[in-house]
Amino acid sequence: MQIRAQDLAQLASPADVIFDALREGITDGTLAEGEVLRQDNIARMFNVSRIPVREALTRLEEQGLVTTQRYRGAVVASLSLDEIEEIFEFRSLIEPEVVRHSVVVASQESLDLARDYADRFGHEEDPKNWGHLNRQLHYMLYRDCGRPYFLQVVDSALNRIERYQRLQLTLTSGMDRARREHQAIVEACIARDADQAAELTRAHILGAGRSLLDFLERVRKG
Amino acid sequence: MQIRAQDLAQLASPADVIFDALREGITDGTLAEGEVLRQDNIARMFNVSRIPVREALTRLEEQGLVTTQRYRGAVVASLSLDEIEEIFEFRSLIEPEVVRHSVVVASQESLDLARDYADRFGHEEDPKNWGHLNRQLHYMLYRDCGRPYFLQVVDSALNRIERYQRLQLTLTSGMDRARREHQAIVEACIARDADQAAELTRAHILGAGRSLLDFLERVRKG
DNA sequence: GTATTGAATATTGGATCCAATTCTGAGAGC
DNA sequence: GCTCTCAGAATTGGATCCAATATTCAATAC
Repeated sequence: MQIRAQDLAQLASPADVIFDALREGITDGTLAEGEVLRQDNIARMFNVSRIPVREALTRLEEQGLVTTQRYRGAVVASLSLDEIEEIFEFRSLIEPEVVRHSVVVASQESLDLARDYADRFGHEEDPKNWGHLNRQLHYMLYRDCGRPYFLQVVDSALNRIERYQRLQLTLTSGMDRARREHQAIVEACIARDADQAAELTRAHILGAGRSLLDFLERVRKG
Repeated sequence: MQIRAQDLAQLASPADVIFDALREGITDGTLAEGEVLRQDNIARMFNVSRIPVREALTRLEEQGLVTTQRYRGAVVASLSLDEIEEIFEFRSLIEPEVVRHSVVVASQESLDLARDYADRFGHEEDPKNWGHLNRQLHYMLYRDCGRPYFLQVVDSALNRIERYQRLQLTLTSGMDRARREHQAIVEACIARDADQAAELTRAHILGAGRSLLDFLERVRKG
């Protein structure tokens, strides 16, 4: 029997590559909200026809990262303050439970990595990386929870607000606070204190959401 | 200015129609789990080319209702017992909060309709309709919560397990119990008792999940 | 000068064709 | 009889072409 590479690792299709690239651009803010995504432009950028581009856009729309109108194309989705608030409320319900379940069974490796990320947090130079670092840190605290569906749903929610959340991290106050809270959460996890870790996670999310919304209200209103 | 129909109601594309039809078939159990969905067959059924079919399948995969492998086609997704359990756990976190927020502001119309559905529940003839009735009832209790994202996420979760949940409703004990619990939830909502409604909803979901899993374990194991 | 029309252009969506991969089954080898 | 091989069939994925719709902008009407 012949060894087929795709049996070991599903080969990435052009549509996958394009999907990942666009998602990255949307979550890290490279693509501005409301920006129109022209199938032709994207296709040329990746040296493919529009077919895989369409597939990528379809998937992005299903994920809520772009909105499309028939015959009018896709634009990078933008969230109202209410929608952002709702997603933080959602996270504040789910992520504490994820942490609670993780803490009990978390591997030493996950905890070590979480501590590393928490230490590096705030000492990173490039603000471009803060969003990534934040995501990786949270992922380390979540990944052992044994609930793939929860992780997937949280991931999807994070994708929607990451572009906004990084705005808040840019504020030094937001960054300081996030670093302190991350440290505390990691401590609780290392101490295997599930209730404490869950409650700190809840407070962290609600606090970050509140401060982000305050900031956005100032920016958008006056 | 000319009146354009699509300004008033976004015209349904072939891909929308196919997506809805397949989703319906998957959630109501018409399409068996693991069944292969051939692009050509579906295209012929709807008298279109495979292009809109591909779009529908892409969206269904993003929703978790089908799984696809490159060059090997799409099959109706099937859930392990663990995955089903996880979705019930997820619902038990989200839906009580949705009800809690709805109860405070629910319109009289929503409450009346909820009561109607609860009364009809169990007196419907055709088991095919039970799933629909269940969904409609819950939707009436949820729709005024002012949280579109929550509703969307709950809807997605319900789509994944509806095909299994209807199995449980088929058991007379499951049906009786669901009817009683629905009545109680509706009563609490009409009384505007948010805490009570939320707690009853939580218990209802966990109970239904437990009884469904017991049933499935008996069926699947021995 | 401003609003309106309509033709030209641009863009998306669907059909068809072609390429890449998987599946199937008949036949060879043992 | 059983397994392996490989050629043909079936299927999916991508490219290209065409149709449907939206957008733009110059020309016209007022």
